[in-house]
Amino acid sequence: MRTSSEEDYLKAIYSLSDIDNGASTNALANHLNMKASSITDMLKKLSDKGWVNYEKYKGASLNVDGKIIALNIVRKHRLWETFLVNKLNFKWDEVHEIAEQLEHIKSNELVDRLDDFLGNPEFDPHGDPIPNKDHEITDSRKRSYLSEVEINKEVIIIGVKDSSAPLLQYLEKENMILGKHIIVLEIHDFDKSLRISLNGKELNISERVAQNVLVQTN
Amino acid sequence: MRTSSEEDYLKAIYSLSDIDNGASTNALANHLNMKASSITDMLKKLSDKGWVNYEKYKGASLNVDGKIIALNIVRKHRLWETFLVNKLNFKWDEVHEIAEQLEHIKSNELVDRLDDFLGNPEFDPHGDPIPNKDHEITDSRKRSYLSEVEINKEVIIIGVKDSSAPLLQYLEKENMILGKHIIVLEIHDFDKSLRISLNGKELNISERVAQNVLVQTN
DNA sequence: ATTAATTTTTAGACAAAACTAAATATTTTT
DNA sequence: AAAAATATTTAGTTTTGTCTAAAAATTAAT
Repeated sequence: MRTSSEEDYLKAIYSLSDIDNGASTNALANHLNMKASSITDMLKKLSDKGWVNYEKYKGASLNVDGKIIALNIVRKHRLWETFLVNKLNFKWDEVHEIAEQLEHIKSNELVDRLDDFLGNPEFDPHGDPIPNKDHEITDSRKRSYLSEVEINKEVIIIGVKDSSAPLLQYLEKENMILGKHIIVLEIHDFDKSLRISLNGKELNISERVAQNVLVQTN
Repeated sequence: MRTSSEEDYLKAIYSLSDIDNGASTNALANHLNMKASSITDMLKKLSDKGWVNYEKYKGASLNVDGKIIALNIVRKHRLWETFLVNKLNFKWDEVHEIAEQLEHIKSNELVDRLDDFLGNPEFDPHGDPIPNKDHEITDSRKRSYLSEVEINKEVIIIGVKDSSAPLLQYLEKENMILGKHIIVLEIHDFDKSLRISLNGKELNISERVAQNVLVQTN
């Protein structure tokens, strides 16, 4: 058996882990809004339970079992977000908190039926890929941040770096929603802000925003 | 703020309360599978929070605020059960446990949208009435247990006393499902078992089963 | 290569929600 | 109306998951 709290930690380690290295105690504390000492305690427990590789002063990484659990939580989170937006007509900036609760509901049958009910979606409302029943993410799209795209290349918005409501609301106001095509026309030297083309109109956005918008480049 | 545990207690008091009297400590302990001492502790807390009337050695009853919370949990439970059966094709004996979890998800917006999505159903898959947004149950059907119905009167199955899987599975096997019309033909003297007519066929059922089937008599 | 700054861990405390065992009330039976 | 049986409460313990403050280890800076 697993507690919701344990699941939160596993998910946090998953999302903070890079390709080769895990997550540090402080990074986790910051991400989960907890004190570092609490993190240390839990990492020991997760290590004892066989889900996490933990060595003192060296942070933590998921092992095979832990990664499966984390991907399962991510799968549930993204499926529920899709349900909330596609079926209950929530806006994309309103669903995160509710999905944070729903992701802890225990029932594999439920998740798989929900998946089918939604038509086995590949991506959630924020453009993030949804792991399948076998905990695999298959996303062959070449992705990069809008801030790093070359001039005059057409790209498509496929997601956001973080799904915080303020960013999502800003993007929606500017009509920078998933699926929109964008061309970066110019990057201004003094503040790295971008002039882009969207729907045939020109638009200025800050570097900060561009760093948070994911685009498909192929 | 409320914990899931507190909500479970409020719901238990609600379902154990009669028209005029509340629930006893032991009845609650039995219902919630806990020790009586745990119940006493929690009743004090719920009383402090202003949701429950509690007097030592006299059990507990819900006050106005507590009843609203309880009805809200019941509403969520029954709406989620309806979702699971009507949208995800679960069978009526498979949904209770999952709904026990889902009923604690916090978001009024979610509940009301779910209600609309389901078409504002009046009854859940077990025939229990679903409280509306204003925490009102409006069920004008005259109801009684099948064991108490007079001979030769046609009645309609509208629910079950408890939604345990074994009972539901038995009823399904005998095709005694919601909406079916029944006539009690005879009550056998020696064991109070019933001979009933269902779909033009005759069928024997035990007193125990009859005591658990709710029917509409008007 | 020390010193300073930062990160992480340890030790001990606390609240929530359960438990056991013993004490006290209440109810039922004789 | 006592005695017996049952129900309820009290007192003290446990587990989980968090915290603070202090100690120790690691990393960065001079």
